Amino acid sequence: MKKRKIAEFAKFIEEKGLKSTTQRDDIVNAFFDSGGHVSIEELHHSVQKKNPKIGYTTVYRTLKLLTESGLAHERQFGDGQARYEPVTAEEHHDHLICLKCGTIMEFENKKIEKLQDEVAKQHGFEVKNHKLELYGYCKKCRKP
Amino acid sequence: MKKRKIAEFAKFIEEKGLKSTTQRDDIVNAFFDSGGHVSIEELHHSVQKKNPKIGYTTVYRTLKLLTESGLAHERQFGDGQARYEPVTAEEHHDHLICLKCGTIMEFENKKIEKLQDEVAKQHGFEVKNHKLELYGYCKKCRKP
DNA sequence: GCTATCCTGAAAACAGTTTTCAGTTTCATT
DNA sequence: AATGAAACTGAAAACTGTTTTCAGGATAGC
Repeated sequence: MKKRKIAEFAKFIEEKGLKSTTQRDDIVNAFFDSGGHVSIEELHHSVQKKNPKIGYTTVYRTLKLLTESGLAHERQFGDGQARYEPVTAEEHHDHLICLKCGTIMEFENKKIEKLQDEVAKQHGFEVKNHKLELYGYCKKCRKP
Repeated sequence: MKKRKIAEFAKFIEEKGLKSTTQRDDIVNAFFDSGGHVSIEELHHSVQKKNPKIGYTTVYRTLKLLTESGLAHERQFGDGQARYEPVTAEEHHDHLICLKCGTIMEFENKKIEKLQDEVAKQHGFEVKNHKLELYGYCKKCRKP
């Protein structure tokens, strides 16, 4: 899985006439090892364990490349910083976000997607993508 | 409609022991005259027609008060700045956002809401609020 | 009218992100 | 291997949207 992703990124870099560097490799590795929904700050922190010299700037730049390459998706949840998740070949998914512990869970619901398309149709709208986020309290954080 | 809202805001200000000022009045007026989904920048611009001395700071502060009072709702669409809409007594609504012309339309769909609740239930999640946005091209902007 | 309290606008501070710049690394070509 | 053009890196500066600070100004209860 991860190996294939990394190979895909290498291909993207090559086709764009860019260069392969250890910094990028380290960052991309850390990204695919992360659980998803990481912020730049978190990623920078975890990649520094491997290579303490890597700066924020390079993390930003590499995540931008990952996004361009289609291997990562940038998301804005309510907390004011961008978070990135690996793009899978699977279905589109949406998110449940815990207001207390910050956990982000994913879900997928075909019926909702279908209803969205209907709504769009009613408004003469052509949907390119969508965002559905449910904010609240997760199993662990809700009142007993 | 608007008159009642403005009276409600006056009441909120009074109950909080705050003071009534012409700047606040002008901003609140401009806000309720706007079509909704205004950014601070847009609001500042339109309120300046009435009172050119009003600064950004005061617009920010007044919108924060409007939000606290429950008369306005702050929203984050993808464009990096907060947008505000008047809160109506009506149902919760979601948004269709045109990627080309920036138009924001509202819609409401009970079935989707119900399905969301089901999804949450399945994950042991207690939903406090949600956000559903469909991005794409509106009737005017889509290819013919 | 006095006065405590709140308000205002400009400027400074802030957070997340992007750009700039000087020095370093990569890699196709010798 | 050595070269050199092009890309890359990290630190610092710049930028954007927003918040805080501060000194002077307005408000409202007495």
